Amino acid sequence: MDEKYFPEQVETKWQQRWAEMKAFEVSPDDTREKFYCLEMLPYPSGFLHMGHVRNYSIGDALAWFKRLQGFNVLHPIGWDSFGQPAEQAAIKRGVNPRDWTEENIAHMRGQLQRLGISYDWSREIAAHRSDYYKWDQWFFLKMLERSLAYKKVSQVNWCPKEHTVLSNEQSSGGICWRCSTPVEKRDLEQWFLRITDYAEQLVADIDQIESGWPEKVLKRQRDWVGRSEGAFIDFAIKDSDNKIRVFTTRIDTIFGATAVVLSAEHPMLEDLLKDSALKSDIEAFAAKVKSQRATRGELGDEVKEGLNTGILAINPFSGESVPVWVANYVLVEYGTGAVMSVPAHDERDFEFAQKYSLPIRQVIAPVTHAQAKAEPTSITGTDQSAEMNRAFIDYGVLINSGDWGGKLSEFAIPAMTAFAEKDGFGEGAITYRIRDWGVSRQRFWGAPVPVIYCEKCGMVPVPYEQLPVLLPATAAFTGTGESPLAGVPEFVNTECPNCHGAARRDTDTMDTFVDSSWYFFRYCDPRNEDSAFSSDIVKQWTPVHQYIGGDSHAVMHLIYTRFWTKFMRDIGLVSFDEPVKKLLTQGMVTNRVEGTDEWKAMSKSLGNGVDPDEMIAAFGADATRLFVLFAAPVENELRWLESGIEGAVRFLRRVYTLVWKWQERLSNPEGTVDLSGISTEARALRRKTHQTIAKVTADFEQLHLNTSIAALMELFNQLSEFKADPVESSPADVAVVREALESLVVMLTPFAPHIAEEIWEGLNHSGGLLSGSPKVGPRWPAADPELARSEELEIPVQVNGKLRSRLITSPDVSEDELRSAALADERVQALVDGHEVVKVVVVPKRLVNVVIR
RNA sequence: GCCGGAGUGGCGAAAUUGGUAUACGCACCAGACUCAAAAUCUGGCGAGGUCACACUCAUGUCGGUUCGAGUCCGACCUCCGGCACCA
Repeated sequence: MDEKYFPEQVETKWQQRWAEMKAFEVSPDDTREKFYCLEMLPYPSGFLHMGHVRNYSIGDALAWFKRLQGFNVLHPIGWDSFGQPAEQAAIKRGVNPRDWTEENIAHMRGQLQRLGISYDWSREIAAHRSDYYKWDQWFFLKMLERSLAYKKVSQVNWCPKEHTVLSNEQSSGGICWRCSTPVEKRDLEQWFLRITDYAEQLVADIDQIESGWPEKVLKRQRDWVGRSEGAFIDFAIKDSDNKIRVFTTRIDTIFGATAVVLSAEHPMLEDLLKDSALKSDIEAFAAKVKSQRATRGELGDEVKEGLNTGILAINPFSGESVPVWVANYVLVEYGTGAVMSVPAHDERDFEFAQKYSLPIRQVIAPVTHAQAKAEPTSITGTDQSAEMNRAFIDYGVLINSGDWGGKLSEFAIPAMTAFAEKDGFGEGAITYRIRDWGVSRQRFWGAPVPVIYCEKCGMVPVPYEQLPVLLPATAAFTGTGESPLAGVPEFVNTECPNCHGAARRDTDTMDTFVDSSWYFFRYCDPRNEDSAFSSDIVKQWTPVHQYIGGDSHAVMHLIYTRFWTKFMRDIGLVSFDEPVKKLLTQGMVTNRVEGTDEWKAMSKSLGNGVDPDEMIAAFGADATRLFVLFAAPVENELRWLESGIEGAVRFLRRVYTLVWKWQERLSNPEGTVDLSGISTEARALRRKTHQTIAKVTADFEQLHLNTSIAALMELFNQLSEFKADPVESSPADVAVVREALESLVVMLTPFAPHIAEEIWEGLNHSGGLLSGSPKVGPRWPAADPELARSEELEIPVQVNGKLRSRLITSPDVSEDELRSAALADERVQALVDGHEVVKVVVVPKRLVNVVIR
């Protein structure tokens, strides 16, 4: 330890030492309780940004905390290294995607090491290496075996700017998730993964993670799966054997159905219209709707349009004939692609009915809570159809509904569904918004789909023993949207595994979200050559105890990885339903956009980025990390302020200087010291020490890192005010200082590990480095509640709820004593004088409130 | 439009089950050291009021419950985020 604190020196020294001693490498054979601390793996864009720094600083703090508590902590990192930017660089600048990626990884690995994040580097993985993507292909084949992977011609979301297919998740809102270009629809033959088979579980199993995941993430997941309970109802076509099936969640409104509306792309349309005079008109309309859908940007701002087909359908409940319409507002891909139109009780149907003068018939009347309670089975409502100027969409009581009139919606829905089932014209049904996951990409830089096409044998999966299907070294990057692999004959042309005749490989690659769906299982057993991982090893660390990342992955990655885990469970690889017990979504790091008052996420295009390397050079990794964690609660937005980071350096320097002052005196242990007779001040410092240990330990469990750091600062402030001289002090005072200082240093380690190690060593702990603590046992201090207990309490005294005085009392003062002490108080007496004391509220150990009149 | 979340000093923020509002830090002000500055150290710092106390007012607004409300309830305002024809 030098006299002055030079962050760069200290940090370089410890980073080297950690690397030499492989300080953070762990083994599954170490039988201490295991803890899996995981941060979302980065895309190797080339440069770490402040969002990464925040993400990894949070994770590292937790990893250190658990490590110091004696856990066997798995804390790995890797690279989500397949994907578009590498290929864009190839197209634009002619570089090889693999070289580009490897260079970026090398640079970013250096940055992470300069930040001093305590990763087990022996477990580093990268998605673009064949020892990894081999297992992507293996999983794909397993899904294929179980018909969970399948191929179909489909209208896909196509980004015209990036020339690629996007999944539903990636084209949410009709725009490309990466470049915000409006997506188009194209017909292509694509591979899909049957995530819809797991839709129910993806909703139901939320129960298992509810307590550990942020509510907003769960909500988005529920919305994404979009589970909806209702019924299918068949409307028979008049003078025909055909029937149209609709889906509704409001069977109770069926007597108000004044039309049946089909999507313009409904598959039955052609058959229904074959004898119709309107056939060509309707086909023209359907074509128009289709092209509208193909080019639309924003959904929802489209005007509703429709056409009456002239066909009549029969309402199975009322027997009434209603017209069949075709319209642009009915989605073909949801439910049955057809709806019953109930203008009085659905906003969209109302708008449509108004435009085309369809009848609006009220069949649900509002009820008051009191009415509903008093006679839940027969209530009379009033028909106000004529006056309706908007749809009434709430539950209520049925009117104009034949025998069902007088029933409340909540009772009518199950009863009417049962009736439909009994009479064979319908059934209860659950629909989901989630669609199967399209994984084909017409891209080079991804894992090749392990499938071969043979003229004789058709589609043949690549045999497991032939994996991996290696990505060729390079290809022609045209950027046209054709699969680049199709232009590599030595890749495409192959032999049929079945008949050994000439055959061709699938030239698409997989969505990179496949790579990230299971990567954290691979960390447990990263060099396994015979399987994706050993289940025995994986079960020792998983499910992940704490996952940390941005909430931009609230639906895509986190839905896919939950799906993948359930699949792995079904093929016997893991034995649980959910991969992640606790999830933390950290807030964004923002900076002022120059010349404005706006705070926005740091980005190159806005020019408001801050380079982590510059911060490390100027202030040190410890101060940078400390500031990032101190400045705001982890889930809040973090506004970057350079003056704040200077405050962090100041704090670290003060701690360092104080230790330097005491170093010599503390370097020799004072042996057993009798602490019974120590000064009031020394007792207060001990108390603060133990209160701080309790506070920081509890805060860590909630990841309230900002308040932990504040508590450490408070302890430091009290420690530096402690009037004891390093040379003259009694052994007892020295022992108290030692306890405070050593606790402080250990608890500082998760936030500023380099300086903590340096100080720890300076305190003559050469034999027990903090980073070596897994080998020497837990180091985290334990709070003694007896020592943390206050010796005296300051009790506020209120008169009529307003603070008027304070009493200093012993902690075990009785209620009666408190009451009389409060009433005897000079200032209280002055206020009470001339008034009647109505009552005295005494909250033991907290306060007294004297109520006067 | 619908669904969430949040409004506390100049700023980032604290505040067990309702119980001393503003911890900790930043910025700012004053002082010490210095020829001077930086750094460092000491003190101050919600608003009004006072020589100083006292006192009054303050957690988006208005109302309610309570001995007591940042915290609970009702209505409203503002900001942020998500979804957006899902029947």
